[in-house]
Amino acid sequence: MMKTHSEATAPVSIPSTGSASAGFTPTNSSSFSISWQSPPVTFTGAMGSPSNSQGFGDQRAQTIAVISSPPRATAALSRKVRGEGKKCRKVYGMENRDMWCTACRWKKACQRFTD
DNA sequence: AATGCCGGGGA
DNA sequence: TCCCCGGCATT
Repeated sequence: MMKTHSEATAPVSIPSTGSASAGFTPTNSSSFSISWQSPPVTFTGAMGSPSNSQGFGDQRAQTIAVISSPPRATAALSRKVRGEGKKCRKVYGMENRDMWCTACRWKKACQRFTD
């Protein structure tokens, strides 16, 4: 029997134009904190406009809101369920079951993130 | 509802 | 042996 598997998405998929792993210059004023760990990192922000001359009396460059899509509002209480254990299933998702560890695939004790 | 896993089952 | 789901425990 054929398994309805969608083999397509490669394991490595870092959407970054021009490579440069680090890409983002750390020595930037606006430090971005990639904390919302989520498989599809959807960044919807406007970056660029480096030159900003022109004397600005008092312009408050308030935080560059880089909201993407944080389903977890309460950070401290993000833990969806079962406080411990971010195993293949939660990390990859059911849509990518092909990437889980063998154990998780067969619903056994995870062997990758044995926490 | 969802994850995580044992037990049990199919090819 | 390799592969997976039912159902339970847990949150």
